[in-house]
Amino acid sequence: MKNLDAAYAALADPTRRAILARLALGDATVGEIAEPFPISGPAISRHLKVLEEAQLITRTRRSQQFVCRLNPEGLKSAQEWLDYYRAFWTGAFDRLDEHLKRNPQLSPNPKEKK
Amino acid sequence: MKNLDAAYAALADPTRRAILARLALGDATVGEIAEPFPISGPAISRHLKVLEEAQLITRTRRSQQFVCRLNPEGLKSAQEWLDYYRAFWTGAFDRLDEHLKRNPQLSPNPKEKK
DNA sequence: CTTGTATTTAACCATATTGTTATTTAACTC
DNA sequence: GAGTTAAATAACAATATGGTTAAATACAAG
Repeated sequence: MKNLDAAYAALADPTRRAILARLALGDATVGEIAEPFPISGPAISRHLKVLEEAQLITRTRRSQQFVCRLNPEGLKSAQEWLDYYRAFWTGAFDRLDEHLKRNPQLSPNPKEKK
Repeated sequence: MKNLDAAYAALADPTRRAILARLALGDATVGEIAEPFPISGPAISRHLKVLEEAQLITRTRRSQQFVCRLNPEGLKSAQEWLDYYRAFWTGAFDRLDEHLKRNPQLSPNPKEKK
């Protein structure tokens, strides 16, 4: 697990998620990516830079254009953190839920007091 | 899918991920959560507020203390976006990789030109 | 009703983020 | 070389974020 800060920060912006969704359909040039968005080119360029630095995409020059491509490796890292804790979460939730059903007083805490 | 901005923004901070990891082991009071961190109480309190607003945790008062608990629903939302695109990403990657192997020129673009 | 404890809220500061417009860079075309 | 196109970078402003310390709130215990 690495680079999670940058990856999740990158995913926090709806424009960037839309760009990733777009790239999921296939590589695209910067111009093609920018086209549907109401913001300036430089703004798109910086979103792409953020995505690149988070290792969620790669950019490679092809003559005058830059082609952007998803980087599944980077996306996997972001997923792994959530995946790792998913079992814990549901597990903890179920355990607590169960416990609550048996002890209807508020907020039982499974940790023992020191 | 909803609230993804707030959820991913919340996940982008390592302190907040550590708090979630801690809560995966069971509910905890604010004091218990704060204990291992070298930052001030108010800083923790605000991290908790961010997590709560992102619907990743809930806070409920129990006498003087506040007990924090994971909210698996919120976490699921964050995961679903990534899950939804996982197939696309790996699929697109494989397709492109395949394509590149057959056409060794750089960066083929599967979209047709308008 | 005063004191102590747990936590939040307020006020403030430094830095980061996201947008803008203007300028620069790189490559292709004549 | 001059112009055009695609995109990046620079410089700037507004807002958001994450930390601090000091003050406020809420409850519990004398």
